[in-house]
Amino acid sequence: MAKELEKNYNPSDIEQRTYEKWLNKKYFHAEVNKDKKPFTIVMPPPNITGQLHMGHALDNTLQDILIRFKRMQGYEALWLPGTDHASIATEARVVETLKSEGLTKEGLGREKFLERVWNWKKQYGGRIVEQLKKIGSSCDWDRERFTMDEGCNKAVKEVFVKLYNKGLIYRGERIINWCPVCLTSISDAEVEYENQAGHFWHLRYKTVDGTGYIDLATTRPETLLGDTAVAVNPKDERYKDMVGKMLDLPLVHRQIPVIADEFVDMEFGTGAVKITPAHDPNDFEAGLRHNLQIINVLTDDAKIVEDYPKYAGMDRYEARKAIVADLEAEGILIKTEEHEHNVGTCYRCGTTVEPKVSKQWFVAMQQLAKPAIDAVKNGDTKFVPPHFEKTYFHWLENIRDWCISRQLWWGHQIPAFYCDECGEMIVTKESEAVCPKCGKPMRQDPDTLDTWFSSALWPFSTLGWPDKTEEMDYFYPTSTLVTGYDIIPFWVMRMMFSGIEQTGKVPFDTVFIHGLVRDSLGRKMSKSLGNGIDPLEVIEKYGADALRFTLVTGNAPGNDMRFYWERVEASRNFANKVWNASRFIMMHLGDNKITEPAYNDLYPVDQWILSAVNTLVKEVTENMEKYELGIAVQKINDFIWTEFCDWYIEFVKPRLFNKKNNEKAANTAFWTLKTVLSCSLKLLHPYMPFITEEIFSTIKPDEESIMISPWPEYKKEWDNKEAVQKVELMKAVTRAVRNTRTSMNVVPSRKAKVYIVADDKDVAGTFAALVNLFDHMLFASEVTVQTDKTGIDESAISTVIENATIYMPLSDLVDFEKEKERLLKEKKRLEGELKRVNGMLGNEKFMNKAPAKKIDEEKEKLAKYQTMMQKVEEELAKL
RNA sequence: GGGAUCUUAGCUCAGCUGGGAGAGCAUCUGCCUUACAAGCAGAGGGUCACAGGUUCGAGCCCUGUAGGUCCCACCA
Repeated sequence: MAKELEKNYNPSDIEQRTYEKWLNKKYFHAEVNKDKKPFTIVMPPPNITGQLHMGHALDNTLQDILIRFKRMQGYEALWLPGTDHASIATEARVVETLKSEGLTKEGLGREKFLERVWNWKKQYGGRIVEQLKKIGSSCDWDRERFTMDEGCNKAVKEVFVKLYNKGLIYRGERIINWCPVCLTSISDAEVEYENQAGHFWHLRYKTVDGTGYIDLATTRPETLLGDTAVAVNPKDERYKDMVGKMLDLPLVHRQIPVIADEFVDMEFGTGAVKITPAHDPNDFEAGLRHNLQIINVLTDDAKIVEDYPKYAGMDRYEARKAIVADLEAEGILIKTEEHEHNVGTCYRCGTTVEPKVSKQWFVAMQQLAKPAIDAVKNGDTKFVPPHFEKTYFHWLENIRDWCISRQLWWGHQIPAFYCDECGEMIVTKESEAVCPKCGKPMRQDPDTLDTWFSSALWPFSTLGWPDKTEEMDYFYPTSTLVTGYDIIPFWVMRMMFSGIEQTGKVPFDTVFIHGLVRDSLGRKMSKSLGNGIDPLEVIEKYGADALRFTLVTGNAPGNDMRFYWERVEASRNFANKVWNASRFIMMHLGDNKITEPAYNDLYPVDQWILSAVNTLVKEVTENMEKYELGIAVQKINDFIWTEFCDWYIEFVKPRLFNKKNNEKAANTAFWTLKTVLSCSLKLLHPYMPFITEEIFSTIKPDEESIMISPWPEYKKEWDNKEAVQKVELMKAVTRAVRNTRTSMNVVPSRKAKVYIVADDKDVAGTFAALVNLFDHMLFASEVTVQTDKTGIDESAISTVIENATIYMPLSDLVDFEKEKERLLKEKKRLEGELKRVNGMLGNEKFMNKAPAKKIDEEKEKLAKYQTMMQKVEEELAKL
């Protein structure tokens, strides 16, 4: 007895055991295999601190779809997973834990602290990985990597040393973004700007000689303590005489010069600006140009330094208040305005970042950016959709040097060593160093690298680089990178220039960009809004397949989407439809042995559905190769639901019900059902892996698994236009009958005679040959095909279709008004069509310029519509 | 200020190289028809933001306008 399927699809029962089966069978594992072409995806490593959210679910669903597709197509498909150490986030998490125990990282010391972090990683770092498995991700877990594992560490050191030796990594005193809460520098890309309401304080700085003054405005009065000049535009007539004079810095009473610099906007404010090189990037640059002193007035946690006893220890906002009060008291403050301005905040903790001058490590970007731009310009790497190339170019073309050092302990420690004795510095891959000059042991730079520094190497560090490995040779460059548009500047860009610089090759062939999953109101899902939807909850309620299906349906690459539970329901309904169709087939199949019939023994409906599924295979494959996953899955859905379930299964039901009387007819039907179903399941598998595997294992118990079965191939010999046309006729008649009955309110239980009248003998013959294939769908007591109206009651209700007129004698139900209405509606439609076609064919220019094929098409339509119009008019005349 | 993108049915969105406007949900009507009521059969609903242009032909290409979203830069 064949295995029976439950009445409703029950995802939770099936998903776990199916995933385990796949794992046990090692289907996800990829090996270097010279007989196959490789297809490689490296997973964007989620943070170990992370919890699976919709973004991950989307990103990983897309990757899994591609990898399953390629695997079935016969590629050696490697999807390499891993996690990211997420320096700031993880360190912050552990520091928090320590705090609750009354400990600090400094108190613990570096070594002990790192031990704690590794323990934390061991305990929680695998959580996200387990969650990824729940959505069906078919990654090669045997190759799972971590951005701080030994291999990655080796790659990081290698790259650092190489870039340093080439002069592309340098250490310098620069103004960088400082987070006073995370207590580390962050890169430009990690600063998020937001509009904040603030004030504009107008101040008056008097000249030292007491003869004049300059008014200026500031949003940050507390930085006044560090002012070392006031700048005006050299072209500004108003201040011509002031340039070069010395001003008395209020409160501090330091003497500072008035300088002239082009960067000052004459139109803005008073046209004069105070210069605080230590606390503003523009001022810092100006300071360099004019050799100004850099006076730092803030501590690392943004409190006023001890040099200013009155304010020392106040945080920047307290100090602001105190200083404004003092300025007011001294008559320096002229006026206060409301002012909205953009403030940079830390992408991690949201604290307002503080520009700060400090010694940091940088990657010089100019030289690295160029080849990364060229690689996309000349098509070595392509973006899908292509317009994101512009975002990419924009970033690389305007890039500034990348600050890579972080004042954190969790991460790759910078491989630079200092000699406290003689001040020598060296950069080396070794973990210890002795001073080459004085022979004293050296001290390693305490800072660590930006997390993205190691992520940038991910496509090749995970394949064994810098060692020469078989994997590197075979799987690199990788095929497709799947990621959201929001991390192009963080990651895509950096992988590009790193890959090109280190391996001489682009890291991937295609960058497939997706959008964000938003809530139903179009808002970003966020913790603070509490509007996030947990993918695991969706999986629990509706199944992973439904979630995956929802995430790819009706969405074009790169576009954001809104999440609706209704859409998940629709997806679940589709899964259930597939389930029930399969269940139906299995139920009737029972233990019957199916043999493959000769093609010519197939019924026209069988040939039609084979032809249709064949077209589907071709189109879906093409769409998927072009990354048009939304289109592909829509076509699969339409085919299965409409063509296969609503039409084909309905057509063949009598053959199944009467299998005892006609085994041959049943056999061809079963064979076709099974063939088309299994083909559709394969096409659907990348999108809905679990349900397709479950059904496949039932209908094809001899095959090991759908996920390693070959992708369906287009078969020319299955194309059958004639069969398609025949079924179109059958559908047209069926629709006509159903339509008429519905509009006449005929109850299903009432049967009626149906006459199909076709003037053309050949057409009539076709109908006659087909009629017993679908007469069961016509609620008919009898179906007759003839070439004229002989014997048909004058009052029979008529419906004109393309090749025939359908008559149904329902004399007691005749409602002439309704009948007329129906026919007039049809007439109106035909009139519209005729007008359009005649307009085209009557247009000389169209006839001259349009392609011949198009003209022929239109001519055919014209003939068709004319015939139908004639029939409709005849019927109308009768009324 | 620069750039990207969007504007299509009541809602959310598809619409591939230009050639008769689609889906899901929602609405209305009728059905428990022996796979599925998470279903079946029907129906209604759109000057494809607006204005020009190119073309035999524009939802699609070009220009402009309006509105929305996002990114970057930033005036202290």
